[in-house]
This record gives sequence, structure tokens and C-alpha cells, in this order.
Amino acid sequence: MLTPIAFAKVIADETRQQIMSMLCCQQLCVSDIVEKTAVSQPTVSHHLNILREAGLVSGDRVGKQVFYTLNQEAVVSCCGQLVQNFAPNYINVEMIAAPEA
Amino acid sequence: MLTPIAFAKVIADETRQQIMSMLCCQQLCVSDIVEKTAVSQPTVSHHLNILREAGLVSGDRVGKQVFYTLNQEAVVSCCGQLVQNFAPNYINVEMIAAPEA
DNA sequence: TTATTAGATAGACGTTTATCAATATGTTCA
DNA sequence: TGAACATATTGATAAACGTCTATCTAATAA
Repeated sequence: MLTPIAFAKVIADETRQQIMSMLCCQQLCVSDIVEKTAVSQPTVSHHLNILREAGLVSGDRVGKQVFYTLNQEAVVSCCGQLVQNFAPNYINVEMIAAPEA
Repeated sequence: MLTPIAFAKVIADETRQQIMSMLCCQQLCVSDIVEKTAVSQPTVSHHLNILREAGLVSGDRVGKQVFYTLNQEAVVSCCGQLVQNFAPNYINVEMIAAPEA
């Protein structure tokens, strides 16, 4: 699993957080993401690669396109570890509860 | 309050996370922190300044020394916002519960 | 006031990183 | 097979950042 430092470095970029937001509750292919950002296609691919290697997004190829989606569970897990490390007085098992159906 | 990007950038450094860990449940002065890290005193001061400007630590001067401590509440707040942004399906109000007495 | 100690600030240096243009890879379709 | 399209990779460049040494400021004590 991602260390707190690795997680922080991955999300410490505006473009990546922007991409994470748009992949949060929907699948998008690279060109869709490019349209919604102010950066070039190679830059988007670069950021998707960083996010994918961190396990925060996953991509499924469908024909010529690759559809990416955010792994919300990984985000919760990493945030939980941050709280555990830096706010142990606030730790609460409910934090990592399963999502509502 | 700190944006998710500002928060991520602040915690995206190993030395700063190290400092945050040691200030988590105790007050330490700068020289104490310097002893516990592998970096110089000016570097520690630099990181403390970044953490203080972000509201993640606060310092109290006592004579010649300045004692720093971590603001756990701010950490919880920022982590909560990350979950809210990037894992809305997992959001849970319990996460920002008050610490146990 | 002067010396000493704790911490902060300034400036320089090397590394990392985000970005782009150009090109390569991979997939579909004619 | 070859053309067209979607995405990934490469190489270069500029900005941001972490670290250090040197120095400055602030507070106590002789």
C-alpha cells in the first residue's frame, strides 16, 4: 500500500487533483480528460501514469480508447492512514466504513 | 482553511512528515526537533515555517525557546475534505468526530 | 552592556518535477 | 496492407523545492 509520503506527493499537484475529481464518479477516456484540462495530451498521460502506478486510478482499454476511473477505496485508505499518523486522538473506525449502497 | 492542494503540498515532504509525527502528541522546541532529524537547524526552521503558515503547527515562545505542537484538528479537517472530494461514496460524518476524552 | 544561546532569515546550489513538441506504439477500419 | 485515430513515450526546458552555510535577531545571564 501507498506510504503517506508517496500518497501526498501524488496528490500534491493541481492537474492531478483535477483529474482525480473528474474521475471520481465516472469513467473517462484520455481525450475526454484532455478536453477538460488546460494541459496537453502527453501531460495528461503523464499524470495518469503517476496516478495509476500509485493505485489511485485504473484504466481499461476499450478499442482505441482507455477509460480511467478513480479508486475511491485507495483514497480513503490513504487518508485514514494520515489521520492515524497525525491525528491519533481523532481516529475513528467509522472513517473507513464501506460506502452506502 | 487550507485547500486540498495546499495541504498536500505541505505534507508531501519526508522531513515535514517526520516533524509532524514527533509533534503529534507532544510539544518540542526547535533544537529537540533538530536532534531527532538528519537535517540542519535552518532546514528545520524552514519546514516549521511552512507548517506554521499552513496552520498545521503552532509555536509558543518560552524564553529563548519556541515550543511547537501539531494541530491535529487541522489534519483531520484537511483529510476529511480530501475524502469528501475524492471518495464521496465513503463520506461519513463520524470521521470528523471530536477526540475521545 | 556584553557574551551566550535559541531560533529565524538570506542567498546559493543541486535535484526534482511539470510541461511541451515530437515521435512511437497500438487499435480499428477500409 | 495502409490510413486514421487514441494513447504512451522520449527528450528538452524552465520553475519549484529542499538543503546547506553564513548571518541576523531575540532573549537570558553575567
